[in-house]
Amino acid sequence: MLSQSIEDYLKTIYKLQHGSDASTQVTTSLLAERMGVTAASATNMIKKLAEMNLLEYAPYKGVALREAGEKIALETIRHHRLIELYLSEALGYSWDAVDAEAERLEHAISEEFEERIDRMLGYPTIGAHGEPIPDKNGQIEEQTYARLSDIERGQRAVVKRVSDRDAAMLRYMNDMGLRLGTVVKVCEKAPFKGPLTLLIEADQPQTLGLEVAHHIFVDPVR
Amino acid sequence: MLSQSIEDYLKTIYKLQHGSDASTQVTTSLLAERMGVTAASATNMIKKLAEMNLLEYAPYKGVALREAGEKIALETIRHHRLIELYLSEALGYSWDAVDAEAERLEHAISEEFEERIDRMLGYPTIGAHGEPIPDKNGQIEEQTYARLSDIERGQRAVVKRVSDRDAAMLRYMNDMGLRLGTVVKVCEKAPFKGPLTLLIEADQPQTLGLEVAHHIFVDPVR
DNA sequence: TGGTAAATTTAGCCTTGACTAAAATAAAGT
DNA sequence: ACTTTATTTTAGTCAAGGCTAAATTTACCA
Repeated sequence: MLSQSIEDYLKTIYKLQHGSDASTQVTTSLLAERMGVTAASATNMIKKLAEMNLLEYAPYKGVALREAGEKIALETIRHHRLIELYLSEALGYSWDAVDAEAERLEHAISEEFEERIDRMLGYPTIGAHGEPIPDKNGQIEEQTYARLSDIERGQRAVVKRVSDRDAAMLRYMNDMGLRLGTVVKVCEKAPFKGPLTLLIEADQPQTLGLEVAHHIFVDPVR
Repeated sequence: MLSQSIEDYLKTIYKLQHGSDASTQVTTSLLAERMGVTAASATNMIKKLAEMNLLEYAPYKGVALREAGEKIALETIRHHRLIELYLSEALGYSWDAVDAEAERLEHAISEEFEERIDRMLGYPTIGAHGEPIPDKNGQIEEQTYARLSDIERGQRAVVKRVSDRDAAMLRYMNDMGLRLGTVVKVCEKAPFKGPLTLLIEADQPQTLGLEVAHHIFVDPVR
């Protein structure tokens, strides 16, 4: 059994390599920042993971997962996303509360638990925030969506995924009426990186800052 | 937040003080044996817990929980038993599988999780193996039942609680048809601490070793 | 191209919670 | 009461995974 810490590092590296904000090089400082540790601590762990053949390490350059490391990362991510969906569907958790809870539970559940909630949820492929859920074999279908902030004026789009990095932001989006599958229309886009005016379903138009719009992923309609 | 280890020690001490096999003195070696660590390790932790005012420590004599320590123990036990019941009721876990899973989950769940499963289960007071579940304030109603091994020949009794210490034993009891609430009748008791012959519900008579019968707690009928 | 700033690594330390081996204490029998 | 034995504690290690401070490497800019 691998430590919670190792699972977290591998998961974070995977997300940095493949996430919407994917970077060419996963650097020590980037990883450290995401993990909430100092760069020195990250270097230590990186060396350990390289030693275990879980990743490729080029000192001063960055890291990349090797196959074994990616496998573990995907298992961890699968746990996380299944748990999030379960909390949301079966226990009535709100959008913004599932991540923190899943963060701790993902390291504590057994394969049996994973299988039971997977079956109970009907073998889902999309998580609570629209993320793809890796299957039991570590297969994952990374999708690429447009950011709401990049949608043209007058265009309509379906909300497909939201970033789960900031609980307060999720709460804000939820309060605005945004859900997965919600259809939005961009009415206005203020110049100089200003806010956009949004029509959510048949509601009143609302303004939304670009920062938030940047974290909402959509599929343009027609 | 207290460490997982501390919660486990306190829980184990509580159970040694109040369990069916309650001992006057909770000694270092007894605690060490139950925790699966060496006596030296137990001494270390005991000193630390005494330092934190979570227990009373008389060197070479033993330990007893102080109020703050008991509170934490009961919270941990509450988590454990609620999770066990939830796994059993909501996820279809078998009698013998819930303990191991709960052992890890009990340290990972939030208050919100606790409350949600508590509500979902209808605020239960009896756990999956018949144990009392402490309430949110740490109130617990310890019951005292007879052991099946002490029941007289010809007497009938209702299974009220089983020991959850040994998963294999639980599986065995389950396979025999024993459940909480099952009515059994002691048909025979072989002499010299021999096995007893049992009639479970309206089934065929079966023999049961005293060791197992010792871990089944019952309420005699009439 | 050299010099400085930023990023990264190294070195050394800390805490937690285990361990073994040795020392100290308590208990029990003659 | 003294000795033997069992239990408990002390002393010293170890591995994980953090940290700070110092040294090193890389990168960029004049």
